[in-house]
Amino acid sequence: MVYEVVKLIPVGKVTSYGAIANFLGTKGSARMVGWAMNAAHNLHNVPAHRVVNRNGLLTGKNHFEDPDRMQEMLSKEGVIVKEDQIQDLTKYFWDPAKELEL
DNA sequence: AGCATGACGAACA
DNA sequence: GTGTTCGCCATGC
Repeated sequence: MVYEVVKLIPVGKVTSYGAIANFLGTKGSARMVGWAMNAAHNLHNVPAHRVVNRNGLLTGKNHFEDPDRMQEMLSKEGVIVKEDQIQDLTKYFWDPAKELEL
């Protein structure tokens, strides 16, 4: 489920573990989403770099093969990242439970 | 079964 | 805005 949602994240946007958890119904269990991502990040079809924590911090960059690439990819997709932190997070934030409900 | 840990989040001081 | 604590629940020892 997690993978499916993450794959739906539009380019240039990001979401949070909590948002995904909420969308999946496992709200409150954001850690489970992160845990799922840990197993998913290896799958090339899952843009885990677009998933950050609530603070817009690239907490999971450390788990990528190349941490620096996460920020690079985001920047390349139009998301401004500074010091491992997304700038104007609210502007790039994409909540599946909200966007997909439309 | 119990204890510690983790890509998190929210509440509280 | 920052630091701490608790809840969450799957995993590993």
